[in-house]
Amino acid sequence: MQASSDPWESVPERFRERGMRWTPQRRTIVEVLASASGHLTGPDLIERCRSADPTTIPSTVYRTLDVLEELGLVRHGHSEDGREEFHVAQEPEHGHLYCATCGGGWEVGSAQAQAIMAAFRGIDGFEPDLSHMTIVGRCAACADRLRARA
Amino acid sequence: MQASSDPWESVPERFRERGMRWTPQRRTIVEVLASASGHLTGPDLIERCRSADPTTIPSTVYRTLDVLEELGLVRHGHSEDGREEFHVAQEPEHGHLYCATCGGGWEVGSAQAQAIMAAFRGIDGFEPDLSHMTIVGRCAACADRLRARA
DNA sequence: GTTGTTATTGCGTCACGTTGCAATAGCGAG
DNA sequence: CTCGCTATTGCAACGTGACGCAATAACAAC
Repeated sequence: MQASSDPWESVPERFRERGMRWTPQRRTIVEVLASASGHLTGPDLIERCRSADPTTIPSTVYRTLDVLEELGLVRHGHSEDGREEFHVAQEPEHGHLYCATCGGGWEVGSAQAQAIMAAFRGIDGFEPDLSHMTIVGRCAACADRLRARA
Repeated sequence: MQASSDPWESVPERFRERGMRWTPQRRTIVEVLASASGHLTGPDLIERCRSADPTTIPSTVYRTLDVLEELGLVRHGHSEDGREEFHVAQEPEHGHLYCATCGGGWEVGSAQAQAIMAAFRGIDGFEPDLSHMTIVGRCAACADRLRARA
């Protein structure tokens, strides 16, 4: 609702500036994304688009996501099983953790993400994109339980 | 060739101890794995099995990999695009990095992996399995180039 | 060596994404 | 408003994996 700071505001112009076309299909997808929060999987997004426009075609959705990613409006990552998930790029940098033992998943906030990125930079100056991949491992509770058994 | 330390040595017995069966198909797959090094993708493995036994069926390979993982003989991870890759579990703990800008990929050794794991433990005591996921980001050279342009 | 139990196999089918290609339809020019 | 160029779409086919199920074949017991 805040006109000037809405990142979706001038999307049609952003497309046309780059010689790309603004189509009804893209409008549907962008509207769905603008009203979504958190993470969306491909099938999630397709289903939501289909309820807005039943003629939605999956490959069009995936191709549109690619161009939205080029424009910096969404980012994709991979969940613990390798499947894709998308989030709007305006969310602050954060990471995704998944416990392989209890199946729980959660996010690490921006401050903690900075600490982890600093550790990576220590090796060869690598700058990780923590939002791209879900890190699999064990949460503290499950790790403790495993140690207690041993 | 060193009889006592070859982890593949007593695989048939390990299967039977758990009420599982030792089949020709599994033998083929285990032989291929025993002679492989580094990472294998599913299709890689299937192709190698097929050259040993042309009747190899993909679903049998994937199911066998699942049970070998349960037995702790292989581990699977996901490459930067989410596809699976397998490696023999005896390799030391290591991580996989991928530069989204130049497309390069490489591994981080055990010592560096320890440092990164320590950073993760700092948040909620999480213990990451670095070998499970390829970390995507930018290598030092590409990060520098990007900073120079800006 | 036979037999019975049941773990595995082979195969068909489905889900998630990607890609090639001909037909469609934005959009800038006149 | 019409035309033409070409970015996009819709569709079909493909690749990687997962899954259900009936038929097969390990393996233990006799």
